[in-house]
Amino acid sequence: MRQHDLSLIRQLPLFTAIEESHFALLMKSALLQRLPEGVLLIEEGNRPDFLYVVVEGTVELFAGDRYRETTIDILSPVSTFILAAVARDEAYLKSARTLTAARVLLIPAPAVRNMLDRDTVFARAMINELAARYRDIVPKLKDQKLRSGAERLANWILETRRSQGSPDYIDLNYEKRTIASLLGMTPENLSRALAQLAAYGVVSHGKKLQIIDKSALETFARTNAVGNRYN
Amino acid sequence: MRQHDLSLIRQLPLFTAIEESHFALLMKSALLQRLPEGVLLIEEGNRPDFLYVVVEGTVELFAGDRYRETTIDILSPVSTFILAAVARDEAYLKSARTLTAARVLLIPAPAVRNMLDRDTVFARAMINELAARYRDIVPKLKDQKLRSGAERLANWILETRRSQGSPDYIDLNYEKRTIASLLGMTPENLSRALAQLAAYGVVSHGKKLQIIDKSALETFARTNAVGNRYN
DNA sequence: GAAGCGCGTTGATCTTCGTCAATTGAAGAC
DNA sequence: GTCTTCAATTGACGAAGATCAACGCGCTTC
Repeated sequence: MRQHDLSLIRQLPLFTAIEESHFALLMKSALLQRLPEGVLLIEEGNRPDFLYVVVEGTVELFAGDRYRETTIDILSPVSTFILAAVARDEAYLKSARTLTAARVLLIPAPAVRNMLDRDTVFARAMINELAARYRDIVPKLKDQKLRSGAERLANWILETRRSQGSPDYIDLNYEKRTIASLLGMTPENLSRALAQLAAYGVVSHGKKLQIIDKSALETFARTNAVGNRYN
Repeated sequence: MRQHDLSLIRQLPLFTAIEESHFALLMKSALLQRLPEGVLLIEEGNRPDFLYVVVEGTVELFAGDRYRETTIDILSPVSTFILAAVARDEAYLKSARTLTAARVLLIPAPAVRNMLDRDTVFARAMINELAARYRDIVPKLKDQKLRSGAERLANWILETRRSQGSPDYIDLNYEKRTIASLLGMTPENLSRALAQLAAYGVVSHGKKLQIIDKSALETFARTNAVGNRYN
């Protein structure tokens, strides 16, 4: 593994404060895999063998059966995933696949659990991380239960705008169908919702969206009411 | 606080393995409150002062604004809540109110965080607990995104049946409107969904439901999760 | 017992969303 | 350049769900 990758991983909240020797120990047993697009990394229901870290590319977490499926989250570098399953050594609740070609680090689950018992700093970081994950998902549940599809989209646009930093444009980094699945709607309805948001200053330019009137969009989105967190 | 209550709390996964002196320390700074029905314990957006434990009665976790609101969870004794906000010292994402008269234990949040840093066993238990909470909520999100109202109800009935232990009947311990909100539907649609489930062996008797044909109900719950409208 | 109150149910209607089909548009293969 | 392929869009329709209104029923209150 490259030194560059190691230092990126080291900067993750989960690892940043632990002892160098402990970090080295975890990394020693880890595997770095280079994967093409569309590879199934994790299958719902299986037992967790590894803690995963996306080092490069994007990974989609999804759930469902072969008739219906929904996107739970889209992960960009550098982030860990399936912490909860690894911590409890219980079956995955979600599946994961590469959305693009990617490099993924696999840390053996027993090594992680072992370290949790031995390293208090690591344990504390894990608590923060699990709590953060929990706090990511609660707004999503609220979103689904309280808002319409168009409202979810409006909030997602505003949230994405904030995380991407540019005030007037956002990049749709993924296929619209994936975004639709993330937002809990069909691609057709995402299209219609986007058309609807034109009245509130959202203009579609291919894989970019232009935000002409942020405050109008915010009014429509009712951001304050529910809160948001897709990024 | 009564000795009986203390031993109940002590048996919670979060506290069962920690040193007696540490447990005593946490309990020493805790307050036991006796509350009537309908009291707001926690308001979304505020900073967490306490870790809560329901000792007696039931507590509802909910979210939303004054126009729309939804039930996230209903807690029975003995269980902790708002772990994640306390662990990270960040604003509550949900509100909480008593659904019945209740007794609730309040453990000062700083004492909890302090103990997390000092007691590895407690930290490990917190990891397990946070992971469990996360794993509780993921299926709820999947439920909302993948299933219809009637399917959610069917699955909720089966789940409740399992947790209550009696094979033929389940008790609706709460108002139907609360159950509707938990399932993400209106009271009217809950009524209709129940009527719909009569065809699968679910008979309504006031605050009890009779389950005549468990396997038929399971078939409905699972079959529809597969979305086979072609059969 | 009568009246009032609130929950639950039922019916009618409207909105939102999903589904199916047809078409457009953009990117890659040759 | 054209052809192929697949995502995205658009329209038409049907299903699921929300809303509004009316009513029944059990419970409390007087």
